[in-house]
Amino acid sequence: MSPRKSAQEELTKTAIINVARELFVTSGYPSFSMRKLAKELGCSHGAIYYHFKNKAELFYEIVTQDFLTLDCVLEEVLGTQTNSNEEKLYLILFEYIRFGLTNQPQYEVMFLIKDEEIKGYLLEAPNNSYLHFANAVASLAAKPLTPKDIWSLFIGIHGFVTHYCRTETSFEDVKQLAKSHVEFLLKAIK
Amino acid sequence: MSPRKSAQEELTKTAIINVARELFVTSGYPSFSMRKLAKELGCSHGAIYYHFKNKAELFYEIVTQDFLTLDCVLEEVLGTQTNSNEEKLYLILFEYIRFGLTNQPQYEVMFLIKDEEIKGYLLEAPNNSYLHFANAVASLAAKPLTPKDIWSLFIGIHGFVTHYCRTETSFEDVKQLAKSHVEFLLKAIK
DNA sequence: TCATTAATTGAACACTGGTCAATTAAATAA
DNA sequence: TTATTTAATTGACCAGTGTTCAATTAATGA
Repeated sequence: MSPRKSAQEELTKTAIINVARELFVTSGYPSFSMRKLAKELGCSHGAIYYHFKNKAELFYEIVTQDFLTLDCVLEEVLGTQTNSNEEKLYLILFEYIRFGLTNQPQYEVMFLIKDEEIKGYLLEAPNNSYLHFANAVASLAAKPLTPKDIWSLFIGIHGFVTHYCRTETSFEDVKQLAKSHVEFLLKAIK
Repeated sequence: MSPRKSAQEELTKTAIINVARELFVTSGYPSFSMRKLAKELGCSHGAIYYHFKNKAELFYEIVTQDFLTLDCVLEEVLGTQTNSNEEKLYLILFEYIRFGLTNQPQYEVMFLIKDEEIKGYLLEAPNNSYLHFANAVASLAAKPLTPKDIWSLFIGIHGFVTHYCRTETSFEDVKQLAKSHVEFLLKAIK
């Protein structure tokens, strides 16, 4: 009945992203749908497709922010004062787990999802994210580490996050376990 | 036009499971649908619901077989002659990875899927499977291990399988990497 | 004022899992 | 053998999904 809204209430990419983000973070990826998002935005579902090619592109743009956040987490740890490099290395792994478990829906899309369309968009992002991680780890280790060692460290914490994402456990609930898991992994490079 | 087929071509639970299994193992969980399965079986999709309450129950019955297989893998390793317990422990972790990556669609449903309905059916199975694993590991370790240590070992290999499931990498392609990852994890309990 | 452009709508398409009344073959009882 | 009951199957139907697109209309520029 009324195609095209008045100028003030026109959709913008960022408005869509913000509401989508809110919806997806609070109720998870599986329950998210373009129609629910449209309802939340007060527009028709078709309108969203004027601003985003498809669902995958929308999620790519949402999650791009989270890759930046993850980089910041890493950078922040590198910037903090610690008693030793060993402690800093510990913190990197620990804070990675914290990030994963306090941002479970995002972590899922960033590193877990099998959806081919979404993986198509996320080609470099997870890789770049890993490279940052690997560089940080390499720079802090007491002994020189092989690339395989660093990869094993990553896979080790990735496994932790993955498992507790699946069971939707909060970070607080496994904080102590995370601590000992990180300590476990670090024993391997002692 | 012809409800109820002649006796010879009546559906059976096992026939459905077998075809479903084939379909799901070859083309993966996301592409699986009850309607495609019905087409493959040469029946209507409604008929399947006479034999299984829903999709989750069907998958539960499929994957129950795989939990048995995984138990067998473990039992087989425990039964083989090795030079040392250390080698046997190595084999347990390595063969777990092999199982996961040569049965990726199944591993996904067994340990990765977030679908609440499926998780409802798989309450004890993954847990029991882990207990077997944990007992085996505990019995083989040189030093006594804490439950946390065993859990970290599991989470460590789980992370490996998870990652290469997502990228749909074959076991053969990461066999060497799996070897070094297991060696890495075992260093932590040396 | 009027043509052009940009943004929105909602019907439509091809899917999904799931339900259920109607139908009919097979099994059982008379 | 015939009638009746039971078991298995069908396919229309429901509510939902992502996606497309002709039609519509507000805003913009000439």
